Amino acid sequence: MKATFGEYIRQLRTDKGLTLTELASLLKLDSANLSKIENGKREFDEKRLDKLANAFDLDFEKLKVEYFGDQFAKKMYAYNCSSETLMVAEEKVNYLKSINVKQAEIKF
Amino acid sequence: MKATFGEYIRQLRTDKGLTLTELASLLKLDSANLSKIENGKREFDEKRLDKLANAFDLDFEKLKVEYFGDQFAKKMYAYNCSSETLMVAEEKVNYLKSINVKQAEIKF
DNA sequence: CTAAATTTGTCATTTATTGACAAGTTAATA
DNA sequence: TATTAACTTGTCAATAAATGACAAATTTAG
Repeated sequence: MKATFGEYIRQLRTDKGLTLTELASLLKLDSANLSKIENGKREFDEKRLDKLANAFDLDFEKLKVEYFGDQFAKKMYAYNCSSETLMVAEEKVNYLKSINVKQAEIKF
Repeated sequence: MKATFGEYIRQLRTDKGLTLTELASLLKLDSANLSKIENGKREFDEKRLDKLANAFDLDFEKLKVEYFGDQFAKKMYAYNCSSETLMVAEEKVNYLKSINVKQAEIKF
């Protein structure tokens, strides 16, 4: 899966023969805004990931990989970050786990 | 370098024998807020990365690696993302490069 | 004890994100 | 080509998040 998250949603939606309006309704969002999301002109809101998973019966862990992978990629692309950034990120995740940082409330 | 970005700044600052007030002044920010940043209670603002690089004569590319690596790690930790997220991110960066997506204005 | 350094709490302001809707374009088809 | 559903784009008020600022602790070093 190399597509952006917007392209990914569009693929899921059209594969299932849904219109923007239909999917937007499932996601509790305006069809015009869903269009922007699919076209990369708005971000998909974290808090709707669960609805998206339900709509297409997706594995939630895999969906998170797509979603956050997309976010990271956009940042890196926008700021021209070397791919070393990702290795450092991995180290730092392990570091955070090792010190068991108190963290913001998990949203899902 | 495994520390959080806040710890990293504190290390740089104390190594150079600067007080919070002194560094805060260089970064054009309140010392109380810098304290919070070092202690992971606030985010360091992207727009001050250049000032930080200047203050400590750091390589800007490496600083970005630290900064964004830290951001990604925090997200992954907070949302319990599998490390596959990072591989997907890499694929997606390459995808974005390949399609030469029009992007938000680069801030530095 | 004192003074400097640091931390914590709060809050108004600023900035960014979102929801909503109107108006426009495109695509399919009768 | 007229009609209609689907989609896109633009705008803006409302909401939410980030930031700056400052006062009031607390900690640290001498």
